[in-house]
Amino acid sequence: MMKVLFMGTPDFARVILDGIVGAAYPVVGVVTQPDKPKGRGNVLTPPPVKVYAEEHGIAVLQPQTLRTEEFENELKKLDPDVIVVAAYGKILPKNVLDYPKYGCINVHGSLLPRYRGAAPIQRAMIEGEKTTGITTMFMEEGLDTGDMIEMYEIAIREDDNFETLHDKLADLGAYAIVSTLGALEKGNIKRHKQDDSKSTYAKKIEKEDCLIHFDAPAKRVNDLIRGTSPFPLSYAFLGGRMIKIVKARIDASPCKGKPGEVTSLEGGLIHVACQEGGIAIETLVPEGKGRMSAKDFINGRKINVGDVFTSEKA
RNA sequence: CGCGGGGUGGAGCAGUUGGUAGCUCGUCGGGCUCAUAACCCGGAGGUCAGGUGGUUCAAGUCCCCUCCCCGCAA
Repeated sequence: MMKVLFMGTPDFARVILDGIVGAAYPVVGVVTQPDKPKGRGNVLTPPPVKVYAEEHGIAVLQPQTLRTEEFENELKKLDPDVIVVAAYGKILPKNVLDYPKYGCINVHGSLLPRYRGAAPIQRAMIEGEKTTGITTMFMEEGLDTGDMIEMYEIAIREDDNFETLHDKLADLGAYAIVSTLGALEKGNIKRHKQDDSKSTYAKKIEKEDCLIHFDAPAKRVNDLIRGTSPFPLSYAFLGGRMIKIVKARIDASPCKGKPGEVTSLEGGLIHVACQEGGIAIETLVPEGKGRMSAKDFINGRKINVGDVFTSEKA
């Protein structure tokens, strides 16, 4: 079977790697981002792919950059027949792209050419798409622009959030890469050019992307909330304090109010008016506190009907 | 030693210038109602994270130490 070199970093990549290992392909090594300080106290934390690789006795490389002679030498030593890339986080230089006999295959979490880039899963959900999917493709120097091999579509359900969709896509991605590798080995590949005119770019989710503006339709507000949950979480301000919203739903029969105004606390939910319609907050994280249900938050007497969520701290 | 918040009955919180604890919810029992995550009455439940530390006539409330939890930033 083809010798595989895997490049990836987060959980999404870990699941893909697990699929490849599960299909019994010899994984000659894993390239992942260097350990980074994380969390309280800035503890140095290894990326999920590294943890997985170590558990499975796979060699791990964590180069700061791939553009070195040193890495090229490593590449020759490992001598992969194919390189599989999933959410690695670095651009591959031409000499790496050209090395493997079967090429470099990328597993991307969207239906290309839409949502090229860093955060396809979140962006698709935030933009209110009804479907998304997985695309496998040959890599070239452009960002997610290479010829597509296989594509799998999946529905974005109303009760999905980033986490559930991410997990489904990761599983689907694992399935897709195994299928693609199998076809590649048999020479059963069809290349499909991307229609660049239809491409969109899913840029990384920044903090300011997570700020909730209640002067938007309820669906849009809710799509942002679920598309960023449970990470990094969308937020707004109430009484000068940041409130992150973990889970909400579109209010069936919202009372009218100004955007951001709390219209009711019925049912242990915080009902907030949007530009059109409203949402009912079910779970949230107050500044300096942990996650709690809206009911608990209300019981702590921290909110009243008429209070207003704003987009600015003051 | 990145910044900050916090550990009080099952949950979320309050607790004033220190004088042995209160609110909302839940829970148990009873009542009311056509009915209700509604209302009324009553009850149970807390060594106030730990150090059997220090200050004090007196500490949840001030000082010191330890443990744990959480948010932010990266």
